Amino acid sequence: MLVSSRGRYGLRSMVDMVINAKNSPVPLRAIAERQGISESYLEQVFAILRKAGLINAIRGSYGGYVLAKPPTEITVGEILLALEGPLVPVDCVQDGKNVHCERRDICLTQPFWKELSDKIGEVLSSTTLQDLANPDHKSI
Amino acid sequence: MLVSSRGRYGLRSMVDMVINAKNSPVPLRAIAERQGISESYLEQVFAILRKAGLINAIRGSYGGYVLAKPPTEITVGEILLALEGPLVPVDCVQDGKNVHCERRDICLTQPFWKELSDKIGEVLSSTTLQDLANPDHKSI
DNA sequence: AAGTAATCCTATCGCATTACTTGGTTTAGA
DNA sequence: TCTAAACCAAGTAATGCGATAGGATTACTT
Repeated sequence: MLVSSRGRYGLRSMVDMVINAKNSPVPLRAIAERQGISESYLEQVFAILRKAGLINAIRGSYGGYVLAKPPTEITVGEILLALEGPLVPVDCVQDGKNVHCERRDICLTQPFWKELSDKIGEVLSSTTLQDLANPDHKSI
Repeated sequence: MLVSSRGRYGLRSMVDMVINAKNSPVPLRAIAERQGISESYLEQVFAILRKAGLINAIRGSYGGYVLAKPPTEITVGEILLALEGPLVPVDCVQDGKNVHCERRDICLTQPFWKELSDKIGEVLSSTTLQDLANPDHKSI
């Protein structure tokens, strides 16, 4: 039930970007150093975030990364979904995807997993990057 | 973020025991067949549950497993804790264990993980085996 | 034009875990 | 004594994780 380093690194790095972006792209090396994360591993994490449309890259000297949207419009759920996959405890409670469990009708544990999944989803979708970067202004 | 088969099998099997125990021990083979789970794998799952004190074994012919406590007093959290380890999204929000993260003081994501962890803990500790076995009588 | 600082890409690697299988030993009721 | 059950130990294929390595490409600055 643990979130992997990929998800934790990614979330911390995006908060770092909110705090350290001063109208200019933030280079990966600076993030890695501040956060104490292997730069080359973080590279792969950022590739995922970029392909998910959460950040944009600016190549070349004086380049770096910028958020693709304002931090008030990026939820923790979006970030973890990209890095960790669906945020549910078990496959069978994903809606949309036709995850077929032939026992769904008779499974007594499914409603429990659904309830847990919903509670997790609430927290993840109601917390934005802005909330994490400015804890005092948390809206909740 | 997914719960493994070990945890899902264990939870389903314990609910199965609540439903199918008629004042006599429930043999593993019967559970495995009803639930469609490999019997020899389930054996290992039950060894963990037994060592955790959640079930008792009765050896020999006409033996099987029984719950160690009434189903109203066994929470889903206890079962998953035994099978999956601590039920938190990241190590640093476990209380009790001195999980040392040298960044705890400056980590902006830690309060978020704590909030998520608390929400998960609420669901897990407030749902009992009885709730799952008799959905109509759910207390919540 | 050259230098440089950055992103980008692909491959590899050790390690741990998961979900299982195999092949037994021991226990206790009929 | 037969038998049905729990118990135990070892092995195994597949997967993913966290990280490393080595380069290719881009674009700004001098």
